[in-house]
Amino acid sequence: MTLNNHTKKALESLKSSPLKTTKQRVDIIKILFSDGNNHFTAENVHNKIENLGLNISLATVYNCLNQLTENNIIKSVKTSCNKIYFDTNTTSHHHFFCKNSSTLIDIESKNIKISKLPKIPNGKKLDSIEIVVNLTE
Amino acid sequence: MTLNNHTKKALESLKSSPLKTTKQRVDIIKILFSDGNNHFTAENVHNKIENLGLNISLATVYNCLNQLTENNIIKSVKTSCNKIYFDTNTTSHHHFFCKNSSTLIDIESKNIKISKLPKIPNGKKLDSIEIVVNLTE
DNA sequence: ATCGTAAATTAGAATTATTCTAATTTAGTA
DNA sequence: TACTAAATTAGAATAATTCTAATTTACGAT
Repeated sequence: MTLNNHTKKALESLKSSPLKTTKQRVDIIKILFSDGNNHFTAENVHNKIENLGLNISLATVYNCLNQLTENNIIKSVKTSCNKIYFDTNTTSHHHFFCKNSSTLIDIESKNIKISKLPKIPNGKKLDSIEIVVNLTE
Repeated sequence: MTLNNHTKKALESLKSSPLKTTKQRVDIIKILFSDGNNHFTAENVHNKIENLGLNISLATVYNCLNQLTENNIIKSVKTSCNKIYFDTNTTSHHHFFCKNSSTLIDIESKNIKISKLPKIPNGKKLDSIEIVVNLTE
């Protein structure tokens, strides 16, 4: 089983992060990054684990995904369907969200542009802009 | 207790909707529209009800808010804090979301502009665009 | 190599927001 | 005023996620 570049990079990021390199984290990273798809819920990941005959508890899946997120190895996306999706694309980007199929599709930053932004309220500062383009079928 | 225009309009909308004009719905509309604030969770509304000495069950608050939303008397907004906020502003608009205080602030449509949008994936159609400008303090 | 310790994993309980259920009450029409 | 579909209610159920506390593991120091 040769690892693709995304997986290798993510495993290196894990190694250089403060997180310990546990079997579970390595397995989860392999699952996340070896797939063509970028977007996973914790349950998606847990299902893949079970299908592969691996044994990682759902709590660990959640812990792991949250810590990978905190360490910028993956990103999380909150959608209007009230589930957290984890995204292997850590670059700044936006999303299509198809309401019928509950699927996310990346929109690269260069393909969407905001030309006017309101004044930021006093005492606050800009953190990030999230654009979700909702689709129907 | 004289009602402001927003409240009067919302009560008229209720009357002309298919929904029955119940005491609970009228009370909830009064609470939503008489306040300067536009954004409420179901719990916010339920707390106000209790503080006013009224007695409306949380289930009714949820039912009512959902039905007012379905009938375009209010709108609902999903935020990254995993709670549904109900918004008395039914015009097309966007939001600031302050992560520290979990507060929403309206951004009027005219104050934000998208000048470039990616091609909509085949077989799907555009439903809506949601822009959230996340703030920190 | 082994030890010690902080970190990670685990199963299952807890939590949070919301929806559902089924019995009772009510609005508004006939 | 009675009838009936709709609304309300308390409390149970659900779904996604987090917490708890006991056990196990990674990995730097010995």
